[in-house]
Amino acid sequence: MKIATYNVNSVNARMENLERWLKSSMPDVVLLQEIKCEFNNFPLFELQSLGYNCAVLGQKSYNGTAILSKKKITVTQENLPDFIDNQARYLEALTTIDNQTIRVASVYVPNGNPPYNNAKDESKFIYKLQWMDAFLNHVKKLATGDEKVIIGGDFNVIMSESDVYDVKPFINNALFRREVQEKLKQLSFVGFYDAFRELHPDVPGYTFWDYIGGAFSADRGMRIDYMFLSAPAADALKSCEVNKTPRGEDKPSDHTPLEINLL
DNA sequence: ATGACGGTAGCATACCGA
Repeated sequence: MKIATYNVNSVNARMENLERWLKSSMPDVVLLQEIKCEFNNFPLFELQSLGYNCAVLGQKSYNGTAILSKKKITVTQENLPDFIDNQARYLEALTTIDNQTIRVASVYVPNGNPPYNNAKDESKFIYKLQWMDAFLNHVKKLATGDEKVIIGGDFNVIMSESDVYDVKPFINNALFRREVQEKLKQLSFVGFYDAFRELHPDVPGYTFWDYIGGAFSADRGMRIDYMFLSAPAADALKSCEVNKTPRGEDKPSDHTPLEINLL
């Protein structure tokens, strides 16, 4: 089975791009982030006609996550438990592909900039840290047991120097601060595996290139989209690839899909 | 510190992103 995560930067602005990718890549399950619309503006019929059931956690203008599946979707969690949040960033569900039930989560971690800036407002960075704490508290409960769990999305964290084209512009950036790197590393301490790094220890694996300054053609990218797998899912991992094609097309998202195949 | 791009809301320009 094939599962993908894709930050589309507005699902309605991206429909042509998204449809082209779905038809060529044919994932069974898709985790979307930054759909930037409420449920009643979500392109439900278009995606249903492409063969997908849809679960949507929408929000006007900003954020918003969704899960698409060729099979029935049972939502298990909307937003993080024990955390008051007015931003739509976490959606979790069960779906059964090839007679295997998997638990999937579509995750959009806050950007967090600006970080500590002397007297300037640091509330966005604090929100990011608190959000990640609530996220870790929840997902650590999902790592135990024999369930195949796939937690994918835009984590807005550059884990190490090899995950970005140049560290210098990011030294004090909220994506590269030690605090957020250490929080994301805790996912591995509770039993989740970074699918891309398991199979490609020495490949950059960028998933995002800024719109500005020809970053994509110059490959000035960063790896900030991830798929984290529970041990049973990691045992079934066959492949994990960044699909760069959608990023090179007209009117692209600034992110591109990350795709895995499980046995 | 700002802007470069691009999206949304809504109608001029502000906010957000990474």
